[in-house]
Amino acid sequence: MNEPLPTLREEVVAIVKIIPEGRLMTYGQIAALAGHPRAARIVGGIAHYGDPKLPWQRVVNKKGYLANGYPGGRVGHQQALASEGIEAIDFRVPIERLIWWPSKS
DNA sequence: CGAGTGACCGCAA
DNA sequence: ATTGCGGCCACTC
Repeated sequence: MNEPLPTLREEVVAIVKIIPEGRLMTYGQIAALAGHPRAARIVGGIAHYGDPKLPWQRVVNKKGYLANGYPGGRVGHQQALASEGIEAIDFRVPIERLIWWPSKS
């Protein structure tokens, strides 16, 4: 069996799955960890077409603003974050202190 | 099968 | 400081 090449989708999905609760990551960051620093767009595409069971709610853009394409809109996203203890102010979260780096634990 | 879209990011002028 | 554009891969129709 040949080893399944770790595609961006597989890597992104794996990273999103390991994001601890109460922590946030940016699309560009996940894309960079997957080996494609300029493929932030693809992460968004995967989020839309990928597994809805993944904690995409912990994934936001680098500005800290919530995703407009999230099921339910930014409101649904904000409530999902609030459910994990993350306070979203005006559809924006203090990403600067909630950002999480897998290599830094 | 071909083409377009997608929840983004960074840089240039 | 702001605005506009390109770039990347995967998925769906």
